[in-house]
Amino acid sequence: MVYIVLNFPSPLVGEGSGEGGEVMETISIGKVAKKLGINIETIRYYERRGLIKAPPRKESGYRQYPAETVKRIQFIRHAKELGFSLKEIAELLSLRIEQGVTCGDVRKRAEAKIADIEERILNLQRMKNALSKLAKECKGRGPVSECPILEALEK
Amino acid sequence: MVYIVLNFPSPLVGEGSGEGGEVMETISIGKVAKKLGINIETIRYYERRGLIKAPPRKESGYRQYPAETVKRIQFIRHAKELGFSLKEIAELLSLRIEQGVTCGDVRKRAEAKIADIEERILNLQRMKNALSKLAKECKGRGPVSECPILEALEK
DNA sequence: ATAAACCATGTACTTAGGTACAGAGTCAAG
DNA sequence: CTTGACTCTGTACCTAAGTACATGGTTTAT
Repeated sequence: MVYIVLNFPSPLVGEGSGEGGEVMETISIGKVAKKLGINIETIRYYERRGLIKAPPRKESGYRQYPAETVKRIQFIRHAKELGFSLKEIAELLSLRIEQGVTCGDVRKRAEAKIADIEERILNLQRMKNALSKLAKECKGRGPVSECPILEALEK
Repeated sequence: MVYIVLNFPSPLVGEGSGEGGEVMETISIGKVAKKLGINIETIRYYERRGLIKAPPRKESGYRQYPAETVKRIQFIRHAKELGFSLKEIAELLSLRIEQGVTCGDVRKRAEAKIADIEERILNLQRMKNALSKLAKECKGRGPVSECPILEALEK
């Protein structure tokens, strides 16, 4: 396959070795993957899903990621670990002023997310307390025969 | 199909209308599902996965759930909402003294879970702070053009 | 200049966590 | 005593979130 060849000097740097005259520091998809400990395919998947915008390419067609996008991918991963779905993460990432989005709307959505997160924190704290109690009881030799965390999240 | 018929009076009550002489209050799978707002199939799925033990049956083969199991299912659902996987939830539910499990082991596992949860709480708090800041900036009319939550979870 | 290592696209496969029937037996209300 | 609502087992299907090739161009280190 032949890739479209840009007929003007690319503003990308790439190659890591930071010589002078750079416009934007970028790294290859493989480097991003290694740096974040994820698969190359996952990064391309996020692009397909629209979670990150398509990065600029080299003349060869190779993706070259600017630092901003790398940070964005890292955010996605961390949020994922926290239990957010990709859909929720997309919502979080869209919380900013853009064309056709009012400030009030952003604030409203942010506040809804905050309430949601507070709820989760509360429940995690309940879970933590239940586990602490369990660990303590266990130290005290009491017979912990029932399932003691069941009460943790009762609302 | 013919189900195994128990040839002794069942100790179950069922049917909801609490007459005297009950040994264990139990409810049908449909009632459990409605009560918890989940599908019947999900409950059976949890049974197949070993997250809940197979409940006693009526002579007809119908499952009859004791309150304890209902609580357990509810716990699973809440923990799921918090972002725990079914595997993690199984681990949480197994945190108790049983045959062949030492108290020290349970304590160790509980403490590991606690550390894990604390980490999550911290990250959620970071996310919340970032969102609060975003909402505040938005109130103040500042141009929130960049993506301001990216910094939220940087470690 | 050539092999080893990368990367591109496209398509298929996987795993987790359910959901949705089909076909058949059971229960409860009129 | 029948009809509609439940439940059973088993199997197939579904969505989310990746993962794994196959095939073919690109880069780089020797």
